[in-house]
Amino acid sequence: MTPELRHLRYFVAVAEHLSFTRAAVALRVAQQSLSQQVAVLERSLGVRLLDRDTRGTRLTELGRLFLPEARAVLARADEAVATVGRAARGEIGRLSLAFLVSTANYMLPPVVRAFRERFPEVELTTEDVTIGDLVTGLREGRYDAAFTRPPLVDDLTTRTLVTEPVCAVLPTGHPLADRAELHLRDLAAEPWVLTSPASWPPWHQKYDRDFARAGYAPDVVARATGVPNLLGLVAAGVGVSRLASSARSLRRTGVVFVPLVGERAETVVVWNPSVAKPVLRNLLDVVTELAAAVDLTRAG
Amino acid sequence: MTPELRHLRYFVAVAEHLSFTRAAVALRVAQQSLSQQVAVLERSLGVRLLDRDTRGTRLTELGRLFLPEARAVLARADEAVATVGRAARGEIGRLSLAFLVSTANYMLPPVVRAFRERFPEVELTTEDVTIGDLVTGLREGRYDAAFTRPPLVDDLTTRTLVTEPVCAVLPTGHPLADRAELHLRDLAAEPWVLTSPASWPPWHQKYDRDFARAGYAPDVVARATGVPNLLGLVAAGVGVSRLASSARSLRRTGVVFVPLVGERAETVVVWNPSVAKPVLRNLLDVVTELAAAVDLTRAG
DNA sequence: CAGGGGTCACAGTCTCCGACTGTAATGGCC
DNA sequence: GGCCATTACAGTCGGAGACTGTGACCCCTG
Repeated sequence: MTPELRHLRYFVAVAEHLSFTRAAVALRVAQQSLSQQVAVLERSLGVRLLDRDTRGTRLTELGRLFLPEARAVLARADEAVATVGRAARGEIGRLSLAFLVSTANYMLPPVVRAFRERFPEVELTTEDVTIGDLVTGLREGRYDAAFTRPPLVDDLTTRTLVTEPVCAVLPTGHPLADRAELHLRDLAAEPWVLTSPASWPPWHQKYDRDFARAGYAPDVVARATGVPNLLGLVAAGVGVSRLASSARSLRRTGVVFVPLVGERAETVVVWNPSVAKPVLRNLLDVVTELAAAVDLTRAG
Repeated sequence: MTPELRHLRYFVAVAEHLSFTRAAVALRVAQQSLSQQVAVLERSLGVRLLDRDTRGTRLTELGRLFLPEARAVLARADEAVATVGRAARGEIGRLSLAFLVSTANYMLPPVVRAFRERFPEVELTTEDVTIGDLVTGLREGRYDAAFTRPPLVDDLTTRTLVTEPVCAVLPTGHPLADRAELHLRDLAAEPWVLTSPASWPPWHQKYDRDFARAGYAPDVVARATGVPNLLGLVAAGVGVSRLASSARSLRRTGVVFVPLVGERAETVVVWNPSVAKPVLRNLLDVVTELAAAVDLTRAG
């Protein structure tokens, strides 16, 4: 029979008190039970650990050697329990985050900074991804959470972190460029530059609805992949576009951002609700707090 | 309640087989008992380690993290048991040896070499001591064993390792120096150089008996402390002496060693019989073997 | 020197934990 | 639908580990 942790605890207690009687009191068991269990330990090791007689108890040579061993085993066991406890509270572990390329610019730094400050021992990995990779990555468990723009899909849960104005994006010198604000219908006659609808149909269905509500279908003269490219095309005077105002930080020259009345863009954190990971809960807490405390669209 | 090693063993088995049923077979317990004990472990940790349903068992995120922890605890426990086992077999531990200064010269190197070869992990300390320190050191447990010359005392156990001739020690050019052998009575008229009787009475009582048997009391003209000094006095022509032949190695010039017929000197290993230390048994085995195999008086 | 307080060990009893058996619920596959 | 997996639930049993009571022994003290 191989010893159990109880036997080691008992032995350590006796070794520390150098008395079965006092150790038994400390362990809240009867002295006789303690004697018995230590004897079991000694028999299972095939070794005498304690010299006991009527005037007390002393460690044998082997007992002196085994004491630190027993302590080490107990300490390792405590550590294992503590580790799993901390993991259960989400204080350690791995967290994989995905950022939509167009939100990474302003979301990643504050999010990562805030989370690492609160949970420095969580191994954090981040990736900039396209919307397609983001959704499949969340579904397949490759990412624990992601930051992106709605609308998304029903099987993933989202929480809105930021809402910001949507702006018309015009080339510098455009006739409407000095307006304080615009309506979407003001741009009915303009040539448009938009992203490719293949990237994420739900977005483009929303755009289509917006344009339909404004009473026209835009004359799309160019398609860009990625916001920087799109801004480049606008700066080149190819056409106008519409973007969340936080995109302003991606290009400072050649384009003008004019708020579109009544249009808002959201940035959300999204996760797979079937994954119940403690670290994830902590991330959600941190980013929710963070979004309430600071204006993330300006934090990049 | 804090987990026992059994719980960890059970969990590791299930995690390795990814099946309660198969793990139960391997552990030679019923599946139901195994399920119950793993559930106890999970409850005591406050954490779900395994996802189980009708089509099998998989580790949870936390289970995956706890598995190496559990393995580490079990490994540490095994190591502790193995360590005390090796200590019980005398393969590890500490061994403190004392050598009488006059025997250290030829005994220490072969003894230490042989022992370290057989038991390289025993921490060996050696000390050259006078006979008085040697005896009290053994009695007080400061040394585990010592190498010296008899006679000693009843409360210490001795085992003879080497017997060798006793020689008359004469200055070079002494009239008797070219004899092949001598009897003690041949030296009745000589001036004698001996060690101080205060060093260890039992020795000098034996000397006195030897001289009495030879029919005279020696004319002691000088007392030396330590064999090298004694040899120096003989070389200086102060007188003659008698020493074990192994003392030859301490001085090569100015003295001549002539065997004394019928006189033998012993070198013994001595230990405290009330100390039952596994390393000590191994030492005794090694030196007994060693003494049987080689002539230790020439090994220095 | 006797008595009290301390040590640990032995013997007997009891309780509860961890094992067992038997059964149920469920899912995948032919 | 029946068969073969899986794990879970319920009830029973045996033994390990707890307890109490007692004894032997040592040391100190009055």
